[in-house]
Amino acid sequence: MEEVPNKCDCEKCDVREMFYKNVEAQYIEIVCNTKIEKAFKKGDMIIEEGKPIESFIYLKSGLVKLYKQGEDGKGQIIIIAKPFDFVNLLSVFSDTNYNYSVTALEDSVTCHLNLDHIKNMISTNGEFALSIMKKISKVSDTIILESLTIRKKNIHGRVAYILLFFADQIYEDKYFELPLNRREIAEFIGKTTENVIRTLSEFRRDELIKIFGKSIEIIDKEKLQQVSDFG
Amino acid sequence: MEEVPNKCDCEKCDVREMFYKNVEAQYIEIVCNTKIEKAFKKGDMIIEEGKPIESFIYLKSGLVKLYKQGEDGKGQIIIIAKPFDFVNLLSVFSDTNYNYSVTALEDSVTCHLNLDHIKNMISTNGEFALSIMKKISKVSDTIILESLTIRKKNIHGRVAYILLFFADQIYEDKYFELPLNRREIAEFIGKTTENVIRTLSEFRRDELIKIFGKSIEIIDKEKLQQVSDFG
DNA sequence: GTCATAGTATGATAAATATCATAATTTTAA
DNA sequence: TTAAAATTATGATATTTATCATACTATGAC
Repeated sequence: MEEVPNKCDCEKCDVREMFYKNVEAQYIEIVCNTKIEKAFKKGDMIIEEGKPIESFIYLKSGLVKLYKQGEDGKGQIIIIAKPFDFVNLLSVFSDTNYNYSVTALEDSVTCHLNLDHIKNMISTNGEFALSIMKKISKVSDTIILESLTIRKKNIHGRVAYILLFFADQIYEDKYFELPLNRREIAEFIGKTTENVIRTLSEFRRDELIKIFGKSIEIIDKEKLQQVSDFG
Repeated sequence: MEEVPNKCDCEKCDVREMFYKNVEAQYIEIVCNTKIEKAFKKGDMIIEEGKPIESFIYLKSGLVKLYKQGEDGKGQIIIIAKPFDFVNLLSVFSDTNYNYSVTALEDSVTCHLNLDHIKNMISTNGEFALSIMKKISKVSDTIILESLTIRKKNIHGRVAYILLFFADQIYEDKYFELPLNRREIAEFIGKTTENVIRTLSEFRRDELIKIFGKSIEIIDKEKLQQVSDFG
């Protein structure tokens, strides 16, 4: 992991957008001058459960997983976060310590903003407060509703759902490299590794997808969508 | 359902507490003068999925369920909310329409505050904004983590968990009247009605609980806790 | 390169859970 | 009050999923 102090000069930064719309220039400068970027390699741990929450973190590039690790060795993936998602929005305002961990699924860069500055901006700038709230609310909503959606499905539906999730929402391509291994997919959808593998093999046999190790190509998207919807 | 316009003079109101700590007196008066209380009978629908979000609602007394109703007739209960919980906190700041329904499990009274006033207070009062955010964040956290906790368990663990949830968190008594029928318990824990009934019967047979219709008495709390923890 | 390790794969079997059937009991509505 | 409907209950069976066993394959360390 590599630290790079930096100005807020990134192109296409959603967060900067949110600041510029709502926050006075002098505040932006304070936040940006104390901003720290951190680069992580695939597999690196970004946040460890139990550690204190010290900054407001968003993902600048890459892909990360939020998860809980059980004592029994079995993990549970809560969400996959993509660029400009807030990585610790879940408990940053309600807790002092993390109750989940975050690990990089791909080489990733995170932006760390001073939490006191952000809190200060919220308490002095109502419009900013409202837009942060909207974002928190949206993130929580998404997690909760997605979890209900997945829970309704059987294993075929769940695996199809995850494949379409990566194809449509993350990579926007019918051909993509899975950022999770089979065990992690299992931890995401709440089924066993063996059955995830089996289901992928069935999808291949039924010519819904092609599999080359971690690379997936979706061949019959309609049918895969049906399996996701009705499975 | 019965509407009662009312001043904010309720004893023990957590929300009033939050206001008094953070908001100037003239704002409190504006909010309180436009506050509406609504009384619902057990079984009444309080919020219907799809309808526009028009006020900021909290539960003054009673008990309600938040749930999604599937087209297949199978519902999913998201949470049970108790007095002073915010009933629509989930999407009140991120959406214009409800994506879940709310129904009274017991005779209930809700307090409806004008949403624009609340938003106005947030944007003009940073401390209030921060305390609302803290609350939202906490509620979401709880829902997400509770859902992960339940998902790890088998049906015995889940039923034990729900029984202890009512005994400890809602009624604070080893003897209580279940506010849900067996189908609703099933919708809460994501199992079938028959298996919930069967599991309750097993708990009775094993003398962990006594059952008199909807009334439950927890006899062996230690053992029930073990089933919840390790099941 | 080769050895160890993790990940992928598949089959056989066991266990958990869902589904279907049916009956008793309770609640609701006429 | 009584009939209809919903809920609770239990058994039998089918289906789904997990577990266990065993290879095969890819990957990283030396």
